[in-house]
Amino acid sequence: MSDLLERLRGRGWRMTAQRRVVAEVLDGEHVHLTADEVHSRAVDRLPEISRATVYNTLGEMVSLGEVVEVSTDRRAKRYDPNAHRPHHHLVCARCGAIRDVHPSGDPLADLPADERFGFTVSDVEVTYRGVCPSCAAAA
Amino acid sequence: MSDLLERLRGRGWRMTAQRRVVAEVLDGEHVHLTADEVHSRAVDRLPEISRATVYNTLGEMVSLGEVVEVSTDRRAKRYDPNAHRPHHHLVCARCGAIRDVHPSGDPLADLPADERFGFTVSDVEVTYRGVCPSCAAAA
DNA sequence: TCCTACGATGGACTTTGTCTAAGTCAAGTG
DNA sequence: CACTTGACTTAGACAAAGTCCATCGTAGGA
Ligand SMILES: [Mn+2]
Ligand SMILES: [Mn+2]
Ligand SMILES: [Zn+2]
Ligand SMILES: [Zn+2]
Repeated sequence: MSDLLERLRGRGWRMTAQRRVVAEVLDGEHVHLTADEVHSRAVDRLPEISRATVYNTLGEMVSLGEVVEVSTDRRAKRYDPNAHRPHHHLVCARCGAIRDVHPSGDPLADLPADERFGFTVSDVEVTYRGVCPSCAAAA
Repeated sequence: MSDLLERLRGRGWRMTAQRRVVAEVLDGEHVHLTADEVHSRAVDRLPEISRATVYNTLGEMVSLGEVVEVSTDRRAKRYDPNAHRPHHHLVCARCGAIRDVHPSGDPLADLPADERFGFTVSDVEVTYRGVCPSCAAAA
């Protein structure tokens, strides 16, 4: 069953075949798919679904707070259904594998007042980079 | 005098008018220009310089370790001549202003072993977001 | 001064994403 | 159920950022 789909029900969200398929292919743990990856998986279930609809639907899920956008590289944005547990990301520099991580401590607290330049700082995004076990083994 | 240009001399770097102009317009403190911004400033001094050359030159400066790429949003990459002092970035969510910041503590140490999934973690990138003083005043 | 390998150029091409006009349909009403 | 309507979907044009390539030009050494 799609947990993401369940969360999207009962929010006045008009249900369509396209939206259901997008929610289903995006569901899971450590899932960080690009819009194109979502589209190609959606096409397997609903061949006529368009790219524009995938973009629109992902954008709405983000607006609803049920999906978060992740930008770990300079390529395509990735979409993450794990929206209710704040977390950061650990990325393999070789193969691009992405894991959700929960650092101890609050990175916001590590930014001293005299390094804030008068800004009201509200958010911080952390990306760890390294080499995953299988890439290390393959070296 | 261009500090960046000085650093680039004596590295076997073939000097051309184009490379000199790119190094000069990119020099300074808290400088985070896009390739297009570098190009349009370079054109003021050397009208026939091409986009491809600006991209090539910036890419080489990055390879030499004298410039770092910064990706604070999903728009264009930004180029930062402050390559010798490791730092992170504080970005205004309204106007895009970027400041170099130096958090206390090591964010790498905040990632427990049981959150590393067997990765060899070598690097971390932190982006703080907030509202700058002049945007707050304008609100 | 001459050579030549390296750098510069413009344009085609790719990737990622946005926008629009026109067609389709989910769901509330009676 | 049929009707209605505004929200949703679609294909394709368009745009921004960046890469690639064939060709031309030149920095700097012989
Ligand atoms: Mn995630
Ligand atoms: Mn910087
Ligand atoms: Zn890997
Ligand atoms: Zn601002």
